[in-house]
Amino acid sequence: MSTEERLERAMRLCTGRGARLTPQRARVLRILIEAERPLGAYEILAEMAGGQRALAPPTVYRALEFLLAQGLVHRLETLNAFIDCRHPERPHPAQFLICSACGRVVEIDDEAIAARLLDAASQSGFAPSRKVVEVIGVCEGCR
Amino acid sequence: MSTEERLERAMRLCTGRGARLTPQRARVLRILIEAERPLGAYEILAEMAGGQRALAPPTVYRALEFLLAQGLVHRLETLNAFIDCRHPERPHPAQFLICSACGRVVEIDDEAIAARLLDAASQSGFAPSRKVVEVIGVCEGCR
DNA sequence: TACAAAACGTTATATTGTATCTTTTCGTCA
DNA sequence: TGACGAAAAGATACAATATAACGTTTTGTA
Ligand SMILES: [Zn+2]
Ligand SMILES: [Zn+2]
Ligand SMILES: [Zn+2]
Ligand SMILES: [Zn+2]
Repeated sequence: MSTEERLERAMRLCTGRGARLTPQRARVLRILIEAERPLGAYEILAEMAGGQRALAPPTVYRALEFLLAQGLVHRLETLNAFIDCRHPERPHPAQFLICSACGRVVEIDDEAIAARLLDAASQSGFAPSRKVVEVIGVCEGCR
Repeated sequence: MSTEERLERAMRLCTGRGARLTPQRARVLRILIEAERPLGAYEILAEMAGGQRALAPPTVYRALEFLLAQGLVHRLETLNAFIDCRHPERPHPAQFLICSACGRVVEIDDEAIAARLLDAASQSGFAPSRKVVEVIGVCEGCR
């Protein structure tokens, strides 16, 4: 699926929800899609600055906040970075494999893990709202 | 298990490994144990400053680095905070339930989750080194 | 066209984490 | 015991990440 197709899908999703994927927000999403790796907020900022007047951090953080809320991107807690979601149509357990050698990230959405986690939380009387699962390791290509 | 007992256990573990739990490091560990909640590095720093000359951030970060390496504390990625481990005798899957209302954190060590996660990683050709599992939600008492 | 809400711009600042170099402490062994 | 090298701690400066606060522009709508 091409960058353009993904952007169009994102636009459809947003309009369908009454949310506005403004040019600014779409630009941040495009940068993340084209990067094909997680980017820090300030990396995105640097990308956006290229070619026009410099923008300030809140611009990027606000766009990211929107994109996160729409499920179009995920935040990687262990990297303080952001990555676009490959299937943002519906909410899903967001679980990540992060290669510490090449930096590449794979999103897996294993329902069994999510279910087991929910189960464990319930046993402790816990009502989960967000599940962070990030596995740091070395990918196949890097071994 | 009392604070003193935990500190003694930590000391035993370290000496048994040829690692040095210096007064400085023990102090950081004590602060974390007595807090009974996760603390940020700068919160620890503030605690340590009480009563004597101010210390600098690297002091705390270095102590934390040591304590993390010894498995005496864990880092909570979603909070940028640290918490002492209740059973540091051996390595274990560190999974956390974090209450967004009261801030309390429960460490669960569910081998099934860890195994399922390892399985999923293997299927993607991934050799995991560290697994971060943090569930944000609302605890029983806060509902 | 007026209006209110949402989005955006701008400045300043808060929070978290490191790099680097110096000084001190500690264990080891001549 | 005293010299020595390694580990730890002190100190300064700074980098990286994130948000507060407030004013301006844009946008959809009545
Ligand atoms: Zn996703
Ligand atoms: Zn790799
Ligand atoms: Zn633990
Ligand atoms: Zn609670």
